[in-house]
Amino acid sequence: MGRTSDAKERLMAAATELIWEDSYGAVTIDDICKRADVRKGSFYYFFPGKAELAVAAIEDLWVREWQPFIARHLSPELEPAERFRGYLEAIVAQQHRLAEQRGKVLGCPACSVGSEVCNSQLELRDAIREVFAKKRRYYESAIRDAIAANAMPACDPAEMANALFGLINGLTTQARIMNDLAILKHLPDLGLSLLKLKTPATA
Amino acid sequence: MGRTSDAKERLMAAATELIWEDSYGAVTIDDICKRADVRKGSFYYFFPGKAELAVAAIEDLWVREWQPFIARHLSPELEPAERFRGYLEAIVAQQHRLAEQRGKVLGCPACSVGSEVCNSQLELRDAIREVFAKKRRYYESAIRDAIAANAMPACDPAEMANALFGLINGLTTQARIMNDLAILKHLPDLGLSLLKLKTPATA
DNA sequence: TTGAAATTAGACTAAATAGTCAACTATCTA
DNA sequence: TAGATAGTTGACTATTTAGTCTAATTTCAA
Repeated sequence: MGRTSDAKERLMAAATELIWEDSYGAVTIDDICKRADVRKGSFYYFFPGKAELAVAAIEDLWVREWQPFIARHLSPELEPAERFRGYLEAIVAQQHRLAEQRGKVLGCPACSVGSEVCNSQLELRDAIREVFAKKRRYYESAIRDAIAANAMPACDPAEMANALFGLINGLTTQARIMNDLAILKHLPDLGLSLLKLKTPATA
Repeated sequence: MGRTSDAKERLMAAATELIWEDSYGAVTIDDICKRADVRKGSFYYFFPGKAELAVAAIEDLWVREWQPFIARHLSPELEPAERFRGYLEAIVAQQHRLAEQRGKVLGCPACSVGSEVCNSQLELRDAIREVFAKKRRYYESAIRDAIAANAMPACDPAEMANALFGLINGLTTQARIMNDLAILKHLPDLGLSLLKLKTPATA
């Protein structure tokens, strides 16, 4: 049935690349089309506009990258301290990888774009809030596990998840703005310390 | 000599308001002129373009607001735990005040705008990096004092300043994106906990 | 009070950008 | 292999935006 195409995927990939590197507002539809090697008409065949493309791109990013990333690295198979350390180290490693590939520290696009558009592009903001909520729920669950295993002191898991999320995003954004990976060096230690996790040695 | 005017100040104030609420990219020169009640010709009489206005605005914000804010609230007159607690509480209170005034949680513009423009508006990025460096130096000094007073364990003050800064900015940005002040509620506790500050009770 | 300096006004140009559309092309199925 | 379906093309329009320019206006100081 009909002509086949991966133009939609190419557009999402191009939008992700460009917006992640620069910003939502600075990237035009023409830029995205050029990078994806797709003509204007095809763009509007697939998406009503830039905002809808961005929503699709971020939802895709969650499903194809971030969800699997969390599942792989915030692994319930490990004991709590190693679980969180592994995850935080994976974040740092991922920023290193991206920085090498792209020539600069990129940070987290959900955070950058979220902060940029939260008062003007409401549907995009909501898509980003969704992703944040999902991430926080993963953290919360891991924190609950750690408390249950007596690996950290009791606390409100939702609040602590939020704090951890804030620390990660804060340092990552710093690293982006300063274009300096060194800012992330101690993220794993700081994260564990924030959670008051007893490392195997401490326990 | 010659005609007098406060149009330059009105332009900076308008730019700060608009960009803080929305974003750098979403605000046009026409928007700023309209809000400031200044005509195009006058805009270009004072500034070569939006980027230069933004640089002037952020430098002004540092000198007139943020510097005095830190000096007032991160006060060396207090003992370490109260010093940091007072500062963190002042940040939370300030976000509450702004949210009430403006109808939404605004976060820190240096952080939002910094993350937005760091790969395209290099002079603005540099102005923001300067502000960050200054803030971090204040934190670092306060941390050094706390260590000297035996109120917290020894650590690399620069690194810890960075972590604190990351936590503050991370939670503040979260609060902006979610438009939810509750996210900031535990910032003071989390900050002290990150620093491992002995509260008077603990000491 | 005059003239130089500082500021204002707003119409104008040029460029960038979003979005439209009708004709065209490829692919699958009956 | 016909024709229905899905996707492509690029020229076109309309709008927004940045930035320019000249003439007018206000202020101060000599």
